[in-house]
Amino acid sequence: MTLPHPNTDQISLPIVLGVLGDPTRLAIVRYLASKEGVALNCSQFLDLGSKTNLSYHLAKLREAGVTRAEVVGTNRMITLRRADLDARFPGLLDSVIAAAVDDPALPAVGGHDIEMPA
Amino acid sequence: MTLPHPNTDQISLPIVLGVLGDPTRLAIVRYLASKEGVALNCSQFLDLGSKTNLSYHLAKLREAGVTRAEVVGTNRMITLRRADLDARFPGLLDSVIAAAVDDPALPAVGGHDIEMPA
DNA sequence: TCCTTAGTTCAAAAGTTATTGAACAATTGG
DNA sequence: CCAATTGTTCAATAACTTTTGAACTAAGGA
Repeated sequence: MTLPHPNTDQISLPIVLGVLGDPTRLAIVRYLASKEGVALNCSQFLDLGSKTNLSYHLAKLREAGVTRAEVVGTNRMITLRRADLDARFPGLLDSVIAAAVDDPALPAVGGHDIEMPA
Repeated sequence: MTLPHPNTDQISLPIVLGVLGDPTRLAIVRYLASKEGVALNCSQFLDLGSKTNLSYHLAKLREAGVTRAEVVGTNRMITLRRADLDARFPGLLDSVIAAAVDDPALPAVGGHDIEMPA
């Protein structure tokens, strides 16, 4: 089972900007950027909204081509499509993330790391 | 009579991105960027919509801090707030404009330059 | 002064997006 | 198999955005 993603050349500038024009989604992207290389599951973002609501926002990000969601068991591992976005819109993601990092108005994702049993 | 504009430090990242996430407004910004230095009045954009609708979109851009509108007689002279945006969100406007320039899906502003009487 | 040009405002309608809860599916572990 | 975990889907609602036309204001020119 794989989820639908646009190809790189199908990623649309106004759609990406519109999707990023929401504080919850910008907070998701900022957090993904801060954990680059690590695949996060949806539960990581529960600080930002209900499970249902996150499913909605994460679907928007995925359908816009901003994130990739890989199905691993019952989890969806979420990553930023950084290389694809850089290829399509050079510099855009970097400047958005740099600005988002400095934005105190964005909601924060608490550092709820997965606990390894001791 | 002056119109309300946010100060540079009041410009919000999600609001700017949201405002740019609309093909009509992105086309306005792209056209303003292509005529940088020139102040354009609203009628320049009539290819993109009705007078009323443009008034709405131009107000959104102005209220978000993307453009500046100066009242000159019965005209509003519109410019991009490039320096302010560069200061607040370095690189963002450049990358958005570069991507918009290459976007064939955006509506075009016909080159309706003001005719000087012969 | 009267007419035109430029643009705004208002209210209504249409369309879109966000949020919610309940029900569902799929995988994993016991 | 059973229960728990992870996340989706659906339908309803609430909230916002876009578009429209008619009425309006303000400045400028004849």
